[in-house]
Amino acid sequence: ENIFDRSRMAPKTPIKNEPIDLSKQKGCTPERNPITPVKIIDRPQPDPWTPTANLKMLVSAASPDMRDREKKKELFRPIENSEQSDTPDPLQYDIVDDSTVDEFEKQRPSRKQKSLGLLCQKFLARYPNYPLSTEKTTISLDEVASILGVERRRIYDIVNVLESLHLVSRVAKNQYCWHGRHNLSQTLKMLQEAGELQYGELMTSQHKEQDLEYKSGEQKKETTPDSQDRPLLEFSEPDCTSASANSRKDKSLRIMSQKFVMLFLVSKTKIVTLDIAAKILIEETQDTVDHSKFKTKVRRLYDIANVLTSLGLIKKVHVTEERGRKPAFKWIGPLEFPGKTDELRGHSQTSDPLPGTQRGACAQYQTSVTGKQRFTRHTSFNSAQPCEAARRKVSSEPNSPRQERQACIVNSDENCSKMINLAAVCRQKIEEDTGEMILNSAKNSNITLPFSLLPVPGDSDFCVNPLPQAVFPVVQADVPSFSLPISITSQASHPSTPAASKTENGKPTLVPNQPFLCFPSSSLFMLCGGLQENNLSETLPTAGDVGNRSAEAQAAVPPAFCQKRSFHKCSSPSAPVDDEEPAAKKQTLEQSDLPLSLVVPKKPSESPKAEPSPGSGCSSAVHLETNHLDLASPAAAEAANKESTKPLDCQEQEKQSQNKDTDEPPPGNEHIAKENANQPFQPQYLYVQPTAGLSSFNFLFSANQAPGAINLATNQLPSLSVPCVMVPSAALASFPFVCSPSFTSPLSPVPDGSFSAAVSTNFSMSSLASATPVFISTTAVVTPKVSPAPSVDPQQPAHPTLHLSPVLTRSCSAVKLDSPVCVGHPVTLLKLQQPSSAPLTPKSIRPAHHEAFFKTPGSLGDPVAWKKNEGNQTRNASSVQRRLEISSTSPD
DNA sequence: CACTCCCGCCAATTA
DNA sequence: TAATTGGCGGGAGTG
Repeated sequence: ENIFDRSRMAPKTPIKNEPIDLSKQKGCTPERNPITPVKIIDRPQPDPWTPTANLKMLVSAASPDMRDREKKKELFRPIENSEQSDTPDPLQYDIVDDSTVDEFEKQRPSRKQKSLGLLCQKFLARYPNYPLSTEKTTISLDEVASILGVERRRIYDIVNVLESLHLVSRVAKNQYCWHGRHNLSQTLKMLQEAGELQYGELMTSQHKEQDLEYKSGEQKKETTPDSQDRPLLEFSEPDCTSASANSRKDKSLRIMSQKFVMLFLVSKTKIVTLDIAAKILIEETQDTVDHSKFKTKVRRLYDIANVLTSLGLIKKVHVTEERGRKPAFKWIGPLEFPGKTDELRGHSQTSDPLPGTQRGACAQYQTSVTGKQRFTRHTSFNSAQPCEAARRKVSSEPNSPRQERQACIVNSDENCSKMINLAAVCRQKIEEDTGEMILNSAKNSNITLPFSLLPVPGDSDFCVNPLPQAVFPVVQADVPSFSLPISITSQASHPSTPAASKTENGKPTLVPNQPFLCFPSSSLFMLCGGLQENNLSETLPTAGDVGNRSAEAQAAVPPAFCQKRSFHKCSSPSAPVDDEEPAAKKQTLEQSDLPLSLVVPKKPSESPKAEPSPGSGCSSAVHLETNHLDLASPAAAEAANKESTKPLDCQEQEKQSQNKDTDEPPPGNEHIAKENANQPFQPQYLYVQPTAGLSSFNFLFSANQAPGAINLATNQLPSLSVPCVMVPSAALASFPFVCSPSFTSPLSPVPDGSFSAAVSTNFSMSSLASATPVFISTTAVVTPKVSPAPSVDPQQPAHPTLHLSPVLTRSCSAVKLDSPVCVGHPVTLLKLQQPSSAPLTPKSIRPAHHEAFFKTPGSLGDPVAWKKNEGNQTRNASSVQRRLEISSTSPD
């Protein structure tokens, strides 16, 4: 009866009692104790207006059982009606109205009407998105359940998800506190950071796994740590406060929800398919992905997705993959978050202290970057989680098996499993379509993802997060074998002592600054300390000695790889460069906003640092690191593709140099390389976002430019001295670029300052054809190989540069540029799948796909090849060389 | 038939 | 011990 009333509901029943109503009403019952309110208690009080009150009252009055019964009876959706009547919220109504229309229907509510998503909307409608801080809204589960006419179980589903996002917190039994969205951005930010770490790592690990089984052991180690990190997710809770709530263990639903959200935040595409998410989320690692388990996971994900959808954070979409269409969800919530994480950071600062096996890894990565800040943040999370865990345990007293279990699982196991899954996924994805699956991209290019995410903010914060993740993964990704070592090295190195890590290879010169930054395509750029490449080469040798370890890895590792390496490289031999690198990075960052000119100038100067625009130094550094990572990862992915890169670099460089002159004009023809797979490893380039002013072109400047190259540039354009690569923005978009800040000696001829100006000038993009990417290398410009010159490096003369590595020749057809200076980093332009530039057929090449996913230029080349190349090239690089290759035709 | 995901049993945890 | 939470998966509704 009540139910029916609802529609009519007149305001009449003032009596209604129910606290529920009150609570529901926006107001909340501030006063209520955290203590679990008694459901029953409330009844007596009537609510004036809520028509539903009657219902509520009834419900409340009734014992739980009664409630249930009533609910059932009510089924008919009285709830909705009632609520509607009660609250002004429109959302709910729709259905209601309809239902009203047909009573029958009401009675027999369709499944949709009962959906969790709808229920969640109703639930949310009850509370203000941004409640006044002063007033605390408490939510009584019983009330809500009765009001909404659903079982309490369903409310748990909603509340758990909301709790994971900190929209609510558990205050006491049966009682939750409504926080609204005030902290949502912060929470998301945290999740993003955590996600980057976790998944980035995962990605890495995955790659490793994929790549090398043998490495697995190492990987696992890494992963493990990662996994531990995972707890991070939980971390937020502590912040949240409602400590009491914390006591509860982490429930899978909560954790799953956070992880799920993290996936979105980490993914470039912002789209996550359910199956991928399920795989990733399957706890505990294991490969044993029972089918049933998978199914269950998917069910849960639907539950979560429904709630998130109601929150307006995601929306359902379908991803069409090779196999067919898959259900997926797209993140439509905020992507950037104001940096509030500071708080967290503060907590986290302890990071160093944290032992972290897991963290350690992260930290190391981070540290390498310098991103203490970043690090800290991460750490904070980590630390926080542990704390929570501790708390929980404590609170629980004896212990809660579950808690432990969950915690453990979540943390480590899951991570591992996730990683595994991710790896699998990545593979699949790669195989499949690059574009579609975000996850894939994410997974595959874990690194990338983070970057992508990162780009936006540009804040230091932003930097921090991405870097670590990116870095690691990259390494691994790049070369499996290498990666391992790399990773290891990275880990080994202290986070705190980023430099150290670098040093490993070479000298620690720049410790703090990292050579490379990865930027998401959108934003931009990258940098690297390319010059150092030389160093790299040097390092390589060392590596050779060691052979095995990280050193080797580093050496082997393509530029992309190693940020660290780069650093090392830089530090070691040519150390000077290192400093530059950071600057470059910074520049790049800045550049993103700014037009190319900025970047260029700086580079030329060699001391990028100087350039640096104010500000972002730190962040830039971080980014750099990330970039490296990205690169690496992609590389790894490409590993399959492998090869391609090395030679290219040289060529590219040469081309670039050549092109430079032409660049300005629509370079396109000349240099256009459709595929741009750039893998600028060692050679470093600064990438300027197209947006900046360049119409659609992206510029890559090589940090490394060989002096000679510079000179070349000078020919026509003094400013140009800096080698650059221009790529169509579109192409780049997806790819991360790495730039090396430092140019070593490049430009003697031109004063630093001058360069900048000049450079900018040179580049005037006016002429540049939008479509075609142009590469300009100081040394040489690479011309697009539109024409098929597949395997060859035709262009290049014989510079030793080629030496190298067979770089991309492979199918990919990516064009590679070698910067002379570079240590041999070949830069591979990832294939741009852009249609326009066609010559290259990225498509043809599978690897290409991978590349695409990763988008990281670096990714393309095989690590090994790169390594080889690097070594060779670097030296060669000194001489100007350029190379373009169209991989598509002939792989090696 | 596949996708969704509601429903509610029942175990774990808490009070 | 009773109540609260929440994992889990059967199986129904939808398209």
